[in-house]
Formats: sequence, structure tokens, C-alpha cells
Amino acid sequence: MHEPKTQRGQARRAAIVEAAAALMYERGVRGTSIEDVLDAAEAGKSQLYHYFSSKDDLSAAVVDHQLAQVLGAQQEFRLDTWNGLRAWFDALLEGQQSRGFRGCPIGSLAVEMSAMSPELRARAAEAFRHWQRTLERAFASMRKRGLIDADALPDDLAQVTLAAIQGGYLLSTAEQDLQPMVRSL
Amino acid sequence: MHEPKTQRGQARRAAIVEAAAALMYERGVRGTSIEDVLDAAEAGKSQLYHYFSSKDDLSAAVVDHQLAQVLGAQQEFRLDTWNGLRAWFDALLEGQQSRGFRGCPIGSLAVEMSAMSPELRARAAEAFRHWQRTLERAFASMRKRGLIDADALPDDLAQVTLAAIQGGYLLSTAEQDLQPMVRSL
DNA sequence: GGCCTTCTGTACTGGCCGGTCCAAATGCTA
DNA sequence: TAGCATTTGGACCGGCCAGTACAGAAGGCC
Repeated sequence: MHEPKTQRGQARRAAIVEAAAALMYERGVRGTSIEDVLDAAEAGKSQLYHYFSSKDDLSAAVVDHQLAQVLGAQQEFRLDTWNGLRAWFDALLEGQQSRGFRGCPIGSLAVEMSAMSPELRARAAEAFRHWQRTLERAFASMRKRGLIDADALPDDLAQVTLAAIQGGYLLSTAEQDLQPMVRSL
Repeated sequence: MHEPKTQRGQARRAAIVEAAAALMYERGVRGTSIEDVLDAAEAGKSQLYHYFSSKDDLSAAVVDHQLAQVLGAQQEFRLDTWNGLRAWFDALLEGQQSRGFRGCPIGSLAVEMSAMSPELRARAAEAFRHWQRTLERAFASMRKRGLIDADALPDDLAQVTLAAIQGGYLLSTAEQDLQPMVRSL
């Protein structure tokens, strides 16, 4: 819908997306009502519909927001070293635990959205591809430096790694236990 | 609620669960209304509330139903041989494709239910444990016959396998592409 | 200050949905 | 056929929720 043109507008829009992200992470997309979001963000309805055309539109923005969060947190690690990779895995585990075993901020959205509309599903897929590409770069760098087998394809590795993360998150969330994730990673 | 006491009652109850399972698989739990289920099952509301106390109760029955389906399909394979295992993986891939990339019949429920209520989350977790145990038995049998390393723990293997399956399903569904699953398995 | 764009408050609407209720039909047993 | 338990039809209700409408405030620019 409308891009925010003032600084204040930007802040309000961001507050709405953040509130929506938090609630949707906790209760799921369909379990979160517009009014819940508005209450949490201390915003009015007209604000939301000023910046977003629909709930789906807002949900798409939430995907982008969560991707940015994940990628941001990831930046603090040198994923192209074994130690960095391990440290990152540990951080994922720590996050899953401290957030109360609620799963991957992107993965849980992706599953629900895949059943909602092709557009949202595609948006989630795009986020995954983005994420995967950052891993791919790390693996490619490792391969170039001989840290991993020369005939291992970085994009295969990246996809399998991502799948292991998602599978681990999923089981860990269902069981409310860290072990499935520990084992997967 | 009430157990069906006649053959007819059993058939009606089963029809409702089946319809609910199909719809919830396609559209998600929250995306499926009671009335949708009733229309599909050609049943009336009083029938449903005769056999189930609530939508959550019905959803729990759907989890059990899907678990039975998965385990039933799995029975046709000798999972304690490498060839059988591979054949089973192929069947999972084939199923995911032929059903239109809608994900794991249990996994997709599990994610949504984890955000819905502790009770449903626990029910999904139970289904996973059941499933995992069947894999565990297969791996234990393989280990006894020396087909896999003696110091590999069957229950670790089973959990990791399940996680790989779930992660593969998840990415495959988001991308609408079989490759992530192929690579994971 | 005057004017235009951007932003915000809020009441309202139409539709959907889970769940209740009660009356009636159906089948079983004798 | 009577009498009982089981099963079924479907109208109804209260609540929630996405989205709209419209009036008004705030802020920037001259």
C-alpha cells in the first residue's frame, strides 16, 4: 500500500510489523487477529490499512522481517569456519530454548502459509532461498580453502543443512525438548 | 465424547474424520471450518458433536488417523534392509509429488498445533514418538545384523532420520519442488 | 498563517464460525 | 408392537474478525 513518507510513519509501520511478527510467531498467522496486533503495537486500524492492503500483505512483511532478523543474528558468526559454524548451531539451540521451543521464526510461518495462499507460500520460499544462499556462500568459501571435500556441492550442502535445521526445529517444538535439534545439527 | 456403538455409527464417525483429515491437510486446521468438514462428509452438525466434544477433539482424532495412514503405508516396506529403506524413501518422494507438494500429513499438523494448544501439541508429539519408534526398531534390527555401525544408537538414527524427512518435506512444500527432499534423504 | 499531504481514531458492517438445542428418525430387543 | 438407546436434521445464537468509511489531527513547506 502506501510507503511511509515521514520518519514517524516509518516507525509506526515498523512497530506494527514487529508486533505482528511476535504474535504470529507465538500463536500462528491465523491465530493472530488484526486487533491483537493493533493492541500490541498501540496503533489504530486505519494506520494498519494505510500501510498494508490486507492481512496477507502484512503477513508477507512479517516474513521479510523475520528473515532479516535471522540473517542479522547470523552475521555475528564466521560460518565459513568449523568453529564458527558450530558456534552458530549452538546459538540456534540456545535461541530455540530461550524462546520457549516455539520453532523457527521462518519455518513455522512457511508451513502455515503454504496452506494459505500460493502468494504467501512463494514469499516464504523466497526467504528460504535467501537464507540458503548465505549458507551456500559460506560452504563455497570453505571448499575453496580445502576445509570440505572438493566434490561436495555447496548448494547441496546448504539445502541439506537448512533441512536439518528445519527438521530439528520441528521435532524439538513438538516435543518441547532440545534433543532432536541437538542430534540433527 | 460418545463412542459409536453401532456399525453405522462407526462408519459415520470414520467418514467425518477422513473428511476432516483431507481438508485439514489441504488447508490447515484453522483454515478448515466444521461446516466444510460436514459438507464433505455429508453429515450434520449433531453427528459431529455426538462423537466429538469440540473441534480440538476432532483435530486430535485426525492426528491419530494420519499416523495410522503413514504407518500403514510404511508397513509395505522392509525398513530393516538398505533396499527397503531406499524404496520407502522413494515412496515418500512419490507421495509428496503426487499429492501436490502439500507436505507431511503429520508434520504440517504438528507445526500448526504446536501454536494452538499444549494438548494438541502433545498429541502430535506422541504421533512422532510412535513413528520414531517404528524406525528405531528397524535400525536396531539392522545393527544386530551388522548392516550399520555397532556404536550407532538406533534411537539417535531414528530421530535424525525423522528430522531429515520433516525438514525435506518442509522445504519441498515451500518451494513446490522435490529436490530438497531428494537431497535430504 | 494558509494549504496540502500524510497520518490517525473509531464506529460500523457483513460474513463466518464454533457450539447448543431439541425434536425426530432409526434401529435393536423382546 | 412397545420401549429404549443410538443416531440424525437443522435452525439458531453469540462472538469474533477482516475490512470500510469518514472525519479529523499533525506536520511540512511557502
